[in-house]
Amino acid sequence: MQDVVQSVARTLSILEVLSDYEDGLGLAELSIKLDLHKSTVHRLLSTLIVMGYVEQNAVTNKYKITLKLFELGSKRIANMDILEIAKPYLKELMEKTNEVVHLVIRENTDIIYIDKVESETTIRMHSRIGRRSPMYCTAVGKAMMAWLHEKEVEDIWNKSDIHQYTPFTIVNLEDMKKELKLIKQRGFAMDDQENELEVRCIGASIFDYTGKPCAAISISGPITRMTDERIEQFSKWLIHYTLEISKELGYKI
Amino acid sequence: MQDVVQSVARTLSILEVLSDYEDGLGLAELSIKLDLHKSTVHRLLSTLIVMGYVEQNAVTNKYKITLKLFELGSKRIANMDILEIAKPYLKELMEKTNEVVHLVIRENTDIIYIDKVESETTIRMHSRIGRRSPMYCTAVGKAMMAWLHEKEVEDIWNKSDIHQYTPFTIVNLEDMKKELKLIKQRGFAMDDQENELEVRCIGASIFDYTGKPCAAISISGPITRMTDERIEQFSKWLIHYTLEISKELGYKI
DNA sequence: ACTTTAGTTCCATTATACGAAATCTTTTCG
DNA sequence: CGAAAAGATTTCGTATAATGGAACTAAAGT
Repeated sequence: MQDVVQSVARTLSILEVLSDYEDGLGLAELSIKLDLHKSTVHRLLSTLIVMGYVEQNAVTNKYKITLKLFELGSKRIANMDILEIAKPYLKELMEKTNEVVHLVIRENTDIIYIDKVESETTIRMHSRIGRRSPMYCTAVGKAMMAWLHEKEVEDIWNKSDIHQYTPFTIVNLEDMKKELKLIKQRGFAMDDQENELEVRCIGASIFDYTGKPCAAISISGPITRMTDERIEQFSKWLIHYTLEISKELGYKI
Repeated sequence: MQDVVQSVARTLSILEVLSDYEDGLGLAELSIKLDLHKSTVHRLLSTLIVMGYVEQNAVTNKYKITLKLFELGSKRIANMDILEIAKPYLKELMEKTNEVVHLVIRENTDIIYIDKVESETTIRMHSRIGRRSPMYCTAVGKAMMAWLHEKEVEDIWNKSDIHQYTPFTIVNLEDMKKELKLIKQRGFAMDDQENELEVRCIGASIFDYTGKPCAAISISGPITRMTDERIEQFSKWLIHYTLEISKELGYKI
């Protein structure tokens, strides 16, 4: 363990930094950001170019990542049954609610958005396929946590970087445990401005054939539209659809 | 140039191999496939694990890639206006035709599928978001090539690995030039089983504000459904919608 | 119980990655 | 316009850091 190859770690950092810059970065900028010598960065970039992960703009000299990362990354989720199975349900949910509907899967302490359906009329939400968020402050994350053993919940909590995103974020483990009990009881989770002000989401978990929560769906909207009455109605649909998807994945009862 | 850091190149190869195996690979398998010593592969994998790109299954010991690659890769296309702009048009095209509609962008000699809309009734196509294909044997690729200068077409051709996928694949540059002339004239391209037997696609290019072809849309279906009469109708819609999208991107006339 | 196969750790060796400096290129601005 | 600055690239001597053989451990197969 703890056996890290320097050049590789540095290269991955380069990719991570570059992925944030749509128009790419120059060599000098990059080496400052990473606190590495120019020649080192240059050499690593050359390698990335040869391997097809980065390209250099012939006129500005800026380096930016190619679509190869996207290509590789997509493979990982492409052969997930859940994507295909959930699609029609996501659409229906969106049509019924006229709000943004997300599909996420879990990876350790985080959730990753892997699909999204929004109506033309919807206000553009601050979400993105591929985005990673912590479980503890999202409706989908909490919805999945509610069905895990207490031990595992504590584990997630401890490994998470708990951050008070808004005044409503739950930052206390005991409060979270109470919240999870409530979620399990009523069948869905609510994120009431815990992640982002003015935004309310409800989420419910999807279960695989072993009964483990493996994904989740959420309905999100501005607090002005996500009223208690509408949530009352939405949650019923949400629970119904997530159960349907779980069944298609082989979940029994 | 030609300055490649060995360990980095090897690591990227590991990622590429791993991305093909949904359930991961064992250390031994990997080292055989890559023709590298076990300890070397192990060290590089440790680095990938520390950096969050790979995880090891605690029970099977198999290594597989995490969603981090997907996360990074998605960033690259997330802030492309084209995705948001094209979405409603893709939907409408699908609804009108009841066939699969794809959105692709170009990267050098290839096209990458970045969005896809299919109806519930559609036969599952052999396509995938994130997939890379050569330009010369796809409707979308040819549709974009038709608007490039001859010089650039030749360049793409020379850099491409021309392969006769089916008896209908165009493998001769002169034939391709004739084909491109025809495409430019009628405004859309057709892939008549050139990429995959039994499949017919039509594609048309989208242009950015500089007038360069920057993306393309295709309608694909089995040859039995993609009759000449339907293609006649589809192509009109396709040309109309791609022009609309181009306009939204700032394309004049 | 013995053999085989796979994964992990150790360590001596030197190939390999490093970074200082020099060079080349482009941009800035006095 | 020309000098200077900023940025990118290349070179090269040096030492570090990556390598791979070997030993060790664990599990699976016979």
